[in-house]
Amino acid sequence: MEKLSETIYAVVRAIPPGRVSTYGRVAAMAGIPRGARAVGYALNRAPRDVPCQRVVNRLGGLSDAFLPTGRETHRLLLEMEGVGFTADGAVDLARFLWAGPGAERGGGEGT
DNA sequence: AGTATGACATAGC
DNA sequence: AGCTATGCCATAC
Repeated sequence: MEKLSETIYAVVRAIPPGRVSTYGRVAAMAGIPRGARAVGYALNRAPRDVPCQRVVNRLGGLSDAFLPTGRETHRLLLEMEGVGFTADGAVDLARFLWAGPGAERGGGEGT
């Protein structure tokens, strides 16, 4: 990784299907806990190799149109991967927010 | 080298 | 509860 952006891309690529992550969390994993903005900037320049659709803001929704098709495709893409949406039109961070590698186990309630 | 901007986040009003 | 203002890190000019 010559640039931190490369690290950011790596983190985003590490997001498993059916899960989403937030800029702040990706930034933290990339090494910049307060660089959520830097993440957004990097993702803006991110290659298609990076599933930026799995990256959302703290509200669970992307800006408006990181895709040529618009937010419409964004929603379908995540739903297609198994991510559910709330009535707010945002991804259900309460259930699909990826907290990092190894955070998938344990999962639900119960032990 | 400094200023300006950005797909965010947090605090204050 | 909603809006405004500032902070943060990185890139662009």
